Amino acid sequence: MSGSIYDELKERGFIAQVSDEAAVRRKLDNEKTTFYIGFDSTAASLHAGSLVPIMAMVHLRRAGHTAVALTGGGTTMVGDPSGKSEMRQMLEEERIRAFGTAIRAQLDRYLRFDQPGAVSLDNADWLKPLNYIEFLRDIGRHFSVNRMLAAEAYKLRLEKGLSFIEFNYQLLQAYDYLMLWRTHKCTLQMGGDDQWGNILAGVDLIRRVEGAAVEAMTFPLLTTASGAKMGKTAQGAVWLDANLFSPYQYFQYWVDCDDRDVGRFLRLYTLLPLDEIRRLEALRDRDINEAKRVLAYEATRLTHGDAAAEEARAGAAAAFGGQGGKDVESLPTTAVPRARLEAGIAPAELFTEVGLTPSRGEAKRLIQQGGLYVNDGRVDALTRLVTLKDAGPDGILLKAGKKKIHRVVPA
RNA sequence: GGGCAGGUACCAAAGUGGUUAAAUGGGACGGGCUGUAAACCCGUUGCGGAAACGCUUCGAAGGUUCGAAUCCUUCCCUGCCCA
Repeated sequence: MSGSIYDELKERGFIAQVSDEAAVRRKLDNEKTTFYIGFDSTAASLHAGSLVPIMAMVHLRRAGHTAVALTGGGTTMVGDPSGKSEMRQMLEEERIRAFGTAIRAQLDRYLRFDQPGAVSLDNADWLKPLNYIEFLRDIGRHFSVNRMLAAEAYKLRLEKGLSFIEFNYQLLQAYDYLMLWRTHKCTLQMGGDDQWGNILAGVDLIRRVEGAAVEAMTFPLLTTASGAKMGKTAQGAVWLDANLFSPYQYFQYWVDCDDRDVGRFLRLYTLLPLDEIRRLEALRDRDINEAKRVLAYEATRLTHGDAAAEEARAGAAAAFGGQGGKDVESLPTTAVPRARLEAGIAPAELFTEVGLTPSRGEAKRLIQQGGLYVNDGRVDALTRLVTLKDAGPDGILLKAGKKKIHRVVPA
């Protein structure tokens, strides 16, 4: 490697826009820099869409820079309208605080705030005590409404409606940057490309108020090759919290990615050396599944740890690799009372109970379409009861479609 | 505050008293083909029921009617124009 962290980030696909490429390159390659990324406190967990900023922090931290992870206890009270088609629902302060705590705990797994080089802050600490009049006079006067209205990020909202509270968001985010510059000598803010306007507002503000030059960098907003937003599935978000989205599901999310995305994802979501990635992404046809498994394993390891990644990999092998032997232990499992199995359980009931189907109606529909399986045998009738006889040494394997699998053991 | 236009299922969007669980498109899901891929083809897409059928749904609450997503009243919300 060239040894340039900037080039590495660039080659891995982390960089969408930079305020001043030469300045940022110099800063990151030659100086110890403190940089920050903000995370909204809008949910109890981050999802895969936040992985790019997280990974960027991990890379820069490893290169010796100091990462400030800022949770938005204050800004989330206001809500960012950038690029959004409508106003987000207002959250209660208490929930925002709880979300922030959960998110900080999640970030801690990647950043280890107890070690040097990573700091966790919440902007509620300085935004909430603000005095309105003072804020308007000190900060508000530096913002041109004309220019804000011209911004691309608000275009949509100028047609569908933009409330005053949201219009203030940019000022608050700019103020965050100013505060971090003052208190932590933070000179680089990063964020999703939809944050470009907000970040530049901060750069501008610091120049006007402090006469200092600070920088901005954004990450590309990723969509999968088929156009879906990164980290979203039809069922919902790909949460980083194991209770909301299990390591097994998480592993499968990565394995299921489009062929065209494998190289890009390996670069962004794993710490594997670029040489290794080039080898993996060169694989073709069925061999590319090998690259997908590596991607899934590495990504799962970063988010859920080595043990969970091993288990998820073993579970996947059991589900898709023919007879998996002991590995079926790793599959999602539900215990069902022996007596109920002796009596026999209607498949629609059982599949719904273990969560493979959302309702009995849906389960019946799938049966009629040949989409439910018991021990790899297709359920051909609604009346085909699942009984104790179906249980082998590993219990009973239920499948909905080819990919969703669940194990039932008698208890 | 005044005028106008709207709020329908995951999304978009028809429907303006019964034949509407609600057209159509997208998405999603299942099957086929494959490589746990893409593309393509077929099918499904409120809940319960083996079925007959029943139940819940069209911003909210009331009302008219044998019968309401459709008519009336009040309320909530959104956009545009005027102030």
